[in-house]
Amino acid sequence: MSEVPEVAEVPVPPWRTSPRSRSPRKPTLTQEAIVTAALEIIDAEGMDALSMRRVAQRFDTGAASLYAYVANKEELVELVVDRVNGEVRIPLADPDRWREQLREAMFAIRDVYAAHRDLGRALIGAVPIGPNSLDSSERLLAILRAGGLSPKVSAFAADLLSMYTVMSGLEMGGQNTMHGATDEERGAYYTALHDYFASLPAARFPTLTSLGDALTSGDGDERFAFGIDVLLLGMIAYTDRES
Amino acid sequence: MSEVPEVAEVPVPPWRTSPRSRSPRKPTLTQEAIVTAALEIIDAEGMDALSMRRVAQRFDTGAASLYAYVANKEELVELVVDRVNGEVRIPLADPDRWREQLREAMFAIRDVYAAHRDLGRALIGAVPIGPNSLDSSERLLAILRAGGLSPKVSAFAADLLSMYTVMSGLEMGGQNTMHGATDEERGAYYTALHDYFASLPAARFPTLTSLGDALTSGDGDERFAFGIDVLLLGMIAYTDRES
DNA sequence: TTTAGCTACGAACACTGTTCGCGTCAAGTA
DNA sequence: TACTTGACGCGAACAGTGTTCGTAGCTAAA
Repeated sequence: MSEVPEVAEVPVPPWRTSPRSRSPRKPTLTQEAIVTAALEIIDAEGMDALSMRRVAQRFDTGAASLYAYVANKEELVELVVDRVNGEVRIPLADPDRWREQLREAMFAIRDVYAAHRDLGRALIGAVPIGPNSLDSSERLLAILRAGGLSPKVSAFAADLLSMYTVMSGLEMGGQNTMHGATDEERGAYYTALHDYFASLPAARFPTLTSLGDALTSGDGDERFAFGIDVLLLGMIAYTDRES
Repeated sequence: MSEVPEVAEVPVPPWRTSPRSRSPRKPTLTQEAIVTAALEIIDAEGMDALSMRRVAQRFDTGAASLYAYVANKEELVELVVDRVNGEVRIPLADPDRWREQLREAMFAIRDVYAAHRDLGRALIGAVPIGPNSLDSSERLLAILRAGGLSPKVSAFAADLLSMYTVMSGLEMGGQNTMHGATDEERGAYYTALHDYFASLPAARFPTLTSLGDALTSGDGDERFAFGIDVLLLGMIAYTDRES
């Protein structure tokens, strides 16, 4: 690991004001290492915990040191997003299996974002243009085109699909971060929410109360699968109607 | 407006250390007034400009004064969201016109959020439970039920629809706020984005480059109408398949 | 008249992203 | 070998954030 030549170490003279030990354990400051550290913080504590000082702390230095490798926090987050998009595995388009492939792709994206807490928040109003993000877009669009969708419909649908997918992943992963820090707090929030809906006056909210448990039923997978089905069926019906 | 009894005013003795003139022009501090002020700031400069100090400034006071009427910033934003949800006009369900009504409802929601910059960001991981928000949910669900959708499908679909709608509104309204402060900066961003996609190597990104202008084509309304069509057709196909 | 309680709010705390300018160190040049 | 140059590192500072605390002032009840 160490790039310092291995020499027999000499004790640092105690009268040296700053030993500046340049310990080989301390990871060298690079953009890659900074992105890794940032992602680790997000995975451990969520987006709100990410700060330049926190990242710098991992390298035993101050926040100012990071700005030599990263223009600002926004760029750092963009780099993290692209790193994570590199984890997404989308299959190469096969016209005979495009429906299954689309499902696979959407689950792949969702799972990756669900695994990184509320990182999905970072791509709310953003267009990811990193290399890994572009690779994913390319493959997703290829699957849609393989399914016989027109260029315009493919482009529109890709937007719609990735928006829904990322939001679903964010909803899953964000549950570990939002609405309280501990599991207990979060459980209390959700039961309180459930009780609140149950306590609504039926006279003013007839539909809402008649639905009852249907509103909160279904886990993340079931709801996500529903969304995929609706979108897929919708896209197919739309293209059928178009021609 | 003033709740102080109307008495003939006496000049304030100049030896009073603090005249504390209690000018009637200065709006009285109430929760409603605070929410209004917060919304005005969001409308004028976006969510990032909203801070407790900025709100307090409008009442010629410090941020600490607000905490008597609002628990914290999170609650203030929730109140703003519910205020804005009160602007949404969703028609009462009519089984014969449910498709048109659903379109109307979705456009109503989107338009309202498009009119309030990036306020939509506030309901990313949140479940709006204010009275106005509940009224909107009630009416939206009633339309879906009137369309013959099952309770579970209605509940799932309502989630899916409102998510898509709010995000679309956010995309429209957020364009006035994100990617630069001035129109010029934002225009530069979008042309740079367009040029970047045009400059991608066709060997690595065959689909992406072959789509060309289709990726960036269509204004907000066209893309939103596409999404509505896909979702509507999908929901209908899903229910048909179910039975 | 005194007390109690409520509203208001300046000051402070612990943070944030970012910039400035100084120090240190390694490589290149004379 | 001595000197210079330039890149990197980073402490300190700036202007901002949400929130809490203690205290002042005023009003209404005792």
